[in-house]
Amino acid sequence: MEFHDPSELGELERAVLTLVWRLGSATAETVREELGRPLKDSTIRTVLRRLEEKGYLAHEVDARTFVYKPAELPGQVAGRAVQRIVDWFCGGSMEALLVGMVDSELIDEAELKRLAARVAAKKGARK
Amino acid sequence: MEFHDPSELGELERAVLTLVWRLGSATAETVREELGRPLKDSTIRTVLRRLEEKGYLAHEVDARTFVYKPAELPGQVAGRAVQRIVDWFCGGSMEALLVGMVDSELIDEAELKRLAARVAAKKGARK
DNA sequence: TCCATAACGTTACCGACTGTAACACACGGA
DNA sequence: TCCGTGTGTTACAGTCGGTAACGTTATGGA
Repeated sequence: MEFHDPSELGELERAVLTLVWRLGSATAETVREELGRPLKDSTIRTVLRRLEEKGYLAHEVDARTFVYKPAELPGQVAGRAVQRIVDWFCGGSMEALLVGMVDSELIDEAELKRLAARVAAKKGARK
Repeated sequence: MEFHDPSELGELERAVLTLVWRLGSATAETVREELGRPLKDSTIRTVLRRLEEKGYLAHEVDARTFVYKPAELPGQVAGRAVQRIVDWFCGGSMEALLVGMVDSELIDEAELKRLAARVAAKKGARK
């Protein structure tokens, strides 16, 4: 199974995907209402279908109506996106990435350490 | 100063940018040779110019020849890209990202903890 | 039974961006 | 002065996202 590159999503596609993630599941109509943009039904449906083709969403049919649900969790999609960035821009070195982020003051080193500890604790406990 | 979105770089642009990062600095000719693809000079120069327009490279003139150099460090570019991903797909929560990466087995939680410690040590010492 | 309506898919168009390159222009040395 | 070397300009085709009109199908009510 090959994955689609999430950085190639357009602005509207991202908005819709994020919305479905937030709602848990949604129909085209729900998406249109929640989105709060003056878009036609067919626009929304096209976007939903493209997101499904790209592997981000799946749908079930409920009495003739498509109910879309996430096919992947946000964290997983984000994780893959980050992996790609590391491969492209950091020679595959996650450490280089973390260093770069601290350098750019996108994250504090103490904060990073704390997060890592929390994640490790959470994961360790869950297994 | 506003930044360009590095995930919007094309495949060739990424290859050239990565190459310039690796070489430290390069002329169009150098890039063409090192790239090892059957591309014309003008193609390379167009790509270099676009990368400069987008803010990834800068150039100096050395006896009529453009010498391109990185305008930003790879880690910084990568860091921004990751920040964007966190904002888009993790609601701004870096922790959610890290959890997602561990979930997707893109990184091991123990490894993450070790890296965080190393980065913190490095940064702490440097200041 | 038959149609209106609701939902869906198909097709399309425009603009933006990338890959790729031909061509024109400038300048310094032989 | 003329050529080579290096640069900028312009262009064109392909792909993708935003947007949507229009055609199709099925279901429930008159």
